[in-house]
Amino acid sequence: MSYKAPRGTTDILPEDAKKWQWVEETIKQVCNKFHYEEIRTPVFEHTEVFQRGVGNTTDIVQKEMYTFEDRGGRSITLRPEGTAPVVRSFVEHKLHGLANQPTKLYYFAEMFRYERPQKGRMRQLNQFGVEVLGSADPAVDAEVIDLAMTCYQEMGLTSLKLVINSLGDKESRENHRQALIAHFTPHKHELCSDCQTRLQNNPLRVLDCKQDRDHPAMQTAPSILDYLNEESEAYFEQVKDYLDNIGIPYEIDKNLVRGLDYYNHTAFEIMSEAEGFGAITTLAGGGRYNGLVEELGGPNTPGIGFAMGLERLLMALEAENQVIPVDRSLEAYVVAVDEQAQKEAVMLVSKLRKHGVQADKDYLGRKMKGQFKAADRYAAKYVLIIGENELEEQTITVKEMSTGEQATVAKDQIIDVMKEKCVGGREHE
RNA sequence: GCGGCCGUGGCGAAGUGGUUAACGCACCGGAUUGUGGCUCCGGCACACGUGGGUUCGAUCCCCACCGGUCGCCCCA
Repeated sequence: MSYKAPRGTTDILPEDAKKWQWVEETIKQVCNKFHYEEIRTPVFEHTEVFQRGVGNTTDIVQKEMYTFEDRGGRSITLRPEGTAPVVRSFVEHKLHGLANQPTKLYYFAEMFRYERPQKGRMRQLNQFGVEVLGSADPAVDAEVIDLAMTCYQEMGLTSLKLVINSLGDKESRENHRQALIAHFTPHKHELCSDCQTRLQNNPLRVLDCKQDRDHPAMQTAPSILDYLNEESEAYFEQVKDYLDNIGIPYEIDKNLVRGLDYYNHTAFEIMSEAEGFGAITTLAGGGRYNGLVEELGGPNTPGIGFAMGLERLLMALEAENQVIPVDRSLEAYVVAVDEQAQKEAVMLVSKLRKHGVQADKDYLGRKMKGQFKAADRYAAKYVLIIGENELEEQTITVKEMSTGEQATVAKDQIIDVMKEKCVGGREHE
């Protein structure tokens, strides 16, 4: 074996691709019900979109981006997340000027992050995400969370936990930031090296350090929730009220800060609590980002969104033993006995397909028995047999595989008969 | 970036410092000269991750690298 897919990437083979199709279909239906529209942005962007959008102090920008120079000397980055590109597109095309506001968007996109792969973490990963731009109504925060939870529920997941927090507005964050610096600075030399630099660049992120989790200063650290100003406090209360009203249970985690710089006010994560899920339990994460549109050159526009990892979603379905409905059957398999019959078979499958019947035949010169074995493996519902007798009498023998029953059909009626059995049957489902 | 475990045919999986490296599944064919799922028989298979080293000899021992996997950091 000479070539392999690069580290952290994987091929989705036909059997799994069917599961992906089902997941995407299910989610799209939810989006449609919530009245969100799809947006597609390029796989790569100017590096600066992420530096400015995601934030230079974040892990994503500092060590995870696939950045390269193109032949024109531009710095290009494979998108590591979806929000910054969508906002860039929103600004570039002045979607804020459209009549229908807020702008409610969703996307399916592959993301790229240079990390060491492990269970639930790939270098190329697939996310479904949602962004709502142009409304600062806390009801939108609840709607977006509702949408995410609905997707999971539609697919049958139950072992989920929704965790929310508020990061407050700019003023609240700044006050909290000062308090954090004042609180941790006396203990600076006791913290891990990462936290020592975090304390300077982004003290908020000291809070979710796993290494220093048990440090006494961590337990007594000032909580953002104690530094929310009146407005931020009220906003958070309203979000919680809306969640209560639409019946979505949640937990508050005052240490939930999220890794991206653009968040403010509502932050949330949805985690799997299924047994044997793996060490990484976050299925989806998101939050409000009221300053991001402006940061990327647009008008002052509030926004909120989330992204869910689709690989992790599939993992969660497996961990909860959710069976994904996948139809592997084939409607019609044409068996032909000899060379002349094979010519007839080629014409027959073509005609069947044009009339809406799913059809296939042998292409490996297998004997009759082998062709039947193949039909069986494909879970064919019907086998259409073209043998010497049939050729002579201008008929086709139709065998129903589940019962073994056979019937002889005149050649010029076979299409009608099969349409009735297959196409008609589908419409009645 | 750091650490644990792992690397034999398409898949699964034995095995040994020394002749042709088991076996199972899958696949193809035959028993059944036009009919599947069972059984029996036969066949097929580009396999010891790569490169060094130890050795008379290495799939096996040592080292490095690559890859996989799980975990740490962080995140979807």
